[in-house]
Amino acid sequence: MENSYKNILEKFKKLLKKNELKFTKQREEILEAIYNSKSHISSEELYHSLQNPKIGIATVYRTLSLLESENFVTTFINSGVKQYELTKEHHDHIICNKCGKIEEFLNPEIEMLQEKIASSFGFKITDHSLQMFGICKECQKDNL
Amino acid sequence: MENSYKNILEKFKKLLKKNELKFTKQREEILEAIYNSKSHISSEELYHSLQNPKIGIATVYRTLSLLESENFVTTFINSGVKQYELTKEHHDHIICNKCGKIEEFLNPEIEMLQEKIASSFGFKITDHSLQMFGICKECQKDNL
DNA sequence: GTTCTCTTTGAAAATAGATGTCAATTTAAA
DNA sequence: TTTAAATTGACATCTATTTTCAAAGAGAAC
Ligand SMILES: [Mn+2]
Ligand SMILES: [Mn+2]
Ligand SMILES: [Zn+2]
Ligand SMILES: [Zn+2]
Repeated sequence: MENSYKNILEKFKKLLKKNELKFTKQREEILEAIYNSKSHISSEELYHSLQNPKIGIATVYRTLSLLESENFVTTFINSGVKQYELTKEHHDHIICNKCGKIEEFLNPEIEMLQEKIASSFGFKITDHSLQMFGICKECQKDNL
Repeated sequence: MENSYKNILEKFKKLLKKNELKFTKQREEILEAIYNSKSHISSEELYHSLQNPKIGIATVYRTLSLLESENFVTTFINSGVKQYELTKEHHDHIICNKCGKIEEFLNPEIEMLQEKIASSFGFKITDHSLQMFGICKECQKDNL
């Protein structure tokens, strides 16, 4: 199943049907906006990127919450602001404190070590959140 | 240097001197409250734990910010709420979604892998944040 | 296509956590 | 003690998000 917008839209419609929710132009446009962002986007940014300026911020939050609860989008928090992206394979983030650039990575060793640690405490892990903060290559040059 | 309150208080007084700040009963009481909490505490919880009810929430925030900027306390964010603790060796947290219990751990392998990942991206890491979420041993029993 | 009911929406108010403002109070150096 | 500068508490403000509710819209049943 490729990730064309058409496929995403179909999945979204199925999700709505499953939850006995209605397909509205607002919901579609919000989905489209998150698809088009092609990266990490906050609710506020998403709101401002909408073509139809009549769509309310509350509808944006409502739709994003729905998508998140259905695991259609995945989030993480950067300086107190939730960042959304279409759900794909699990990964973590490394963030530049200067320019805001975000790189993604997945390290199976870290993932395994986490499981090991959790079970050593008797915890059943449902989730984790790992972010690294620093200065990216470009911003290191810029500095002096 | 042991971690008795007396020692903590002396360190705090030195910190104030160094920054040309004044020693006030409010600042002392907030320090005492965080010391007494003996674990992770939010600003709101700390505020309500104060003996002197006249101390304002703004003073709590101001004092905590000062302590944090001086690396006297360390924080992490749990469900959007900053948690404070007296600074000790670096560690990460594993949090129970049911009862809120927080366990601490330090895994040198994970720490090293993070450095490795960062440098593979050309990043200079200043900080990281790792939390695992799940259900603790006790809460697993409680469930059925 | 029309009807009709239930859902969804946008605007505005409310909330939570945190920060800014400022006149009154307090600290501590002189 | 005097005094200038720092600190405080009350309150306003801010940001991100959620709630409220009357009006508009979706879509199943006709
Ligand atoms: Mn990502
Ligand atoms: Mn801790
Ligand atoms: Zn950068
Ligand atoms: Zn628990």
